[in-house]
Amino acid sequence: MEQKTQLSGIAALQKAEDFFHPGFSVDCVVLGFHNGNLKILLTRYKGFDKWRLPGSFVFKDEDVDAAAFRILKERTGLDNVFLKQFYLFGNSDRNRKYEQRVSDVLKELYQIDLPEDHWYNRRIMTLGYYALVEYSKVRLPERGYEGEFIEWHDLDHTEPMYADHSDIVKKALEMIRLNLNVLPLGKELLSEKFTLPELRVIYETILGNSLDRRNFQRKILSFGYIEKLNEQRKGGSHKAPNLYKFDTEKYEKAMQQGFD
Amino acid sequence: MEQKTQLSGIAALQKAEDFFHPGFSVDCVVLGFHNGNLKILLTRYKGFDKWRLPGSFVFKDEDVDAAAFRILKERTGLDNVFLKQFYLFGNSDRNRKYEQRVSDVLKELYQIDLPEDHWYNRRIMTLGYYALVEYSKVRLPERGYEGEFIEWHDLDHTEPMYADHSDIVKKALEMIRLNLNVLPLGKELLSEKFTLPELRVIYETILGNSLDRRNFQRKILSFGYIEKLNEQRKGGSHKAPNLYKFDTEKYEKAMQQGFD
DNA sequence: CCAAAAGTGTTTTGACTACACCCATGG
DNA sequence: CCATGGGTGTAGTCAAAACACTTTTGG
Repeated sequence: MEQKTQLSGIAALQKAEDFFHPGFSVDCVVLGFHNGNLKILLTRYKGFDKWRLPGSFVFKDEDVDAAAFRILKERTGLDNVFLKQFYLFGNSDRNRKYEQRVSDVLKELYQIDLPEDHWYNRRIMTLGYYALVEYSKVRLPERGYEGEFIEWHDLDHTEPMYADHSDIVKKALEMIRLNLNVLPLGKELLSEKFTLPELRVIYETILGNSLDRRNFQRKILSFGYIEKLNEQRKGGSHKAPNLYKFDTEKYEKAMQQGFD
Repeated sequence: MEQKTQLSGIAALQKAEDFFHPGFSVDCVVLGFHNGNLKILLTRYKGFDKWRLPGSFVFKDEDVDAAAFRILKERTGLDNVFLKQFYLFGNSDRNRKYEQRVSDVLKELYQIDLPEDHWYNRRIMTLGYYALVEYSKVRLPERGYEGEFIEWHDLDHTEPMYADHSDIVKKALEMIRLNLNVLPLGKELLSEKFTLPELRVIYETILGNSLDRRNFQRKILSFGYIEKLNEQRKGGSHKAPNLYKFDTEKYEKAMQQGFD
């Protein structure tokens, strides 16, 4: 573990053969919710033009899941993030179509010379994870992380990303949509206390259509794992909405029993 | 492509560095249906005790999906099989806990010496695919394939398999269950003409419980992509059941429009 | 007082469930 | 003629969809 921490970033990139599982990486689609919008966490590496998903190679003795947790920890400071692998992107042309090769950038910026046939220059498979995080708890590294600039972006802001990362985001949202009724969106994306309209906006954003306010409330409450509090959120020029909190225990019971 | 075909099997295993994407393999959970039972296609390699999933390393210039199709083609003779990736098994102890190492068997049987730090001896990640095939169309290689013995096994026959392959099967069934209403079971597992009771048994086997005959028929027909024929299947000592066929066009339309 | 957005209840519709009776076939 | 298993119909229940009115708050 010591070793890993010390050798993250550029230092580790030079020692690929010694430390990384070759030809493989992990990329994370990290979603947060702020001001009524879904946000995605993107990074830009020094020397690269485009934004990309936060990702990493995987250490030889590291579980793939652990790599994903490490990526999140390094960029957001958060532990125990909600993470799910959703797809392996493994086409043989995955790297051939990249505009900028890792080895070229390493050479230009750090005078690191890698042989042409190094696995950095061949197809690298990447396993996509999606993560749901509480926006307000995220502490982005002020000056970026190891030569990365890190920012939240609007999810619907469609600036083209590095390589096939836009496709990865698209696939992530598809997979999230498929599993919507099994995901604890309320728990992961919102702070402890939240209103049902806030929760509804999340579902609406992900589904891409609006939901009937009354039917949504009835349905989500019928699941039984969202608990009404005796508090309201003041502030809008309208009736103060009730606050609710997510009951993790009841959620887990519900999941274990019947989902269909 | 020439090269690949010539270098499958043992010949290719010796030249791992030249031909394979390192540290990565594909394993297939191949399901068929015969005599009212779900069957799974298993292989046993020369020199290994236990049955395992048909799998392969992936050639450096080969799409991961293509590798899965190749595995199926080599073992069953079938093209265009229904295949879906479902999970990447990538824990760092994946190979450490294996009873028999690839390199040991290579040495024993073929006097092939591999260095201790070769990636064969390190963690190898494997991407699981599930495949649905028509049992009657499968032609198993008579003497096995490249030193493998290949057989159909009963799915519920729980003989322990090589390494974590039993876990892979378990996960495959979970994922199939989750996507039951989106999978064309009738099309892939049964021959062109089939009866609804046959189809129902498949669903029952996968779900692990029995379904009401009448409700099942009403529901499956309400989807609109299973067409009734003017034929019966004679043979049982009971009323001859109607034959049906799968309408691929209508199925695809239904999938594109609304699944929820 | 007004606009904006939240809270709540009712009716209708359609799907899933449970159940019963009749029909064809082989032995 | 009988056991076996297939075909079809119906009433009851429950969840989802559509919809209207009242309440609170800030400006």
